Amino acid sequence: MSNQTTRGTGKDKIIEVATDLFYRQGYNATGIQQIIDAAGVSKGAFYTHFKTKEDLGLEYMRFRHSAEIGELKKMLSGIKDPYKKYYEFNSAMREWMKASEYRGCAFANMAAEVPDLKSPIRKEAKYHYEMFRTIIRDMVDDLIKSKPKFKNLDAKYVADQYMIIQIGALTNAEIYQDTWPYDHAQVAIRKLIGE
Amino acid sequence: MSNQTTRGTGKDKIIEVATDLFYRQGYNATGIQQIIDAAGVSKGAFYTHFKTKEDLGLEYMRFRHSAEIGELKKMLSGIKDPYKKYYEFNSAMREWMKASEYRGCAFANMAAEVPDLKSPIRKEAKYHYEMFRTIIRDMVDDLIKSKPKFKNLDAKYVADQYMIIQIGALTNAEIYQDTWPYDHAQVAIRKLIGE
DNA sequence: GTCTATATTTGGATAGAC
DNA sequence: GTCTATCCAAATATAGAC
Repeated sequence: MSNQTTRGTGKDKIIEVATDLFYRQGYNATGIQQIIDAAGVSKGAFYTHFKTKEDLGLEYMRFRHSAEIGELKKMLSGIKDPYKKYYEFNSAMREWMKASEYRGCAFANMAAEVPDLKSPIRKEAKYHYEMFRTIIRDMVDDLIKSKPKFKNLDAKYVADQYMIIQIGALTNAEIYQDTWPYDHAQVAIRKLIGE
Repeated sequence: MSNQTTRGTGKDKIIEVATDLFYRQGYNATGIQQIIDAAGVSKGAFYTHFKTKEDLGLEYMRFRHSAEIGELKKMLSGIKDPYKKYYEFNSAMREWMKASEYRGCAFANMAAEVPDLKSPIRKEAKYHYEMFRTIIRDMVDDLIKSKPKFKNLDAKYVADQYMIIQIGALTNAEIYQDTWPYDHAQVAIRKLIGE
């Protein structure tokens, strides 16, 4: 009887712990020592799995990327009406803020800690934003196709404006530690489609 | 003949250097050693002026706060027409992004690095946002008073939505290292006032 | 793959002379 | 107020045994 399952290996445990600590404490403020202590592995084991700390940082971003985008897609696929989707997206972001130990956007936070524009950390952050942007774009495309009254809207513009508002609400919610930015965002996204 | 002027003292030089390094490299990534090397002072001198690194971090934030708010007010006072002000605000933010070595919002970046909500760093960040918010609010108040067509707008809501859009554009501009978010923001703020 | 032990640098901060 | 010298803890990373 083997206890060798996919989960629970040293590497996975490290990523799990790092995903929590990097987000909550920040990337630079979290040392390898704390990560291996929390993961219950040795330093030697750590460096067999990850060449550098940056390697783990990238794994952290990929893990969160998959989790966030996955949740978002799942939420959207649960709503059929494009019109409802358009408004529920913002509500879901708001609820997510209330439910989680909120620390703002994990990717913007990483970008704030890693100034070097050529760093793979930066590329990963941009990649996440591009995916986020695409999801919103698809949502807006569906909305415009759904009703004749929206047919004169420019999908690309509406989508990017929607994204700007979401990121703005996210950042303000983090600074103020309050959900009011999402409530105000709700009004702003209404105006985007002339309602 | 004394060389004791207001500028150029050890303390001011440290703040000047730290303001540059904290913003460009990040707060946690910048060590005391690098700061005193760049400022040309000794470690002993540093700790006569600042009790801790956090003390200097707060001075940095206050310095940037005064500079940013000062520039913003100066720019706005140079425009008389409230309507023009409303649109020029966003343009000015865009130009500022293009002109400076852009690293996003200094205060959001600090918040990203300092998770402790009780930290004075956090309070300073929130304070800056409150000031930013007030400036926008005053601008929107003036706009609404200026023309009858705007009299049905709710100043508080429009102002907060304007702020959300600005912060969203700022963050996206940093991730993408591009000014397109400000161009799209321009359209969004137009819709805020029904144009 | 995992461990212990270690190397090396850097972190923030202090003591005491001038 | 400024300096040199020093303290100690923590940082990232490696070597080599099992």
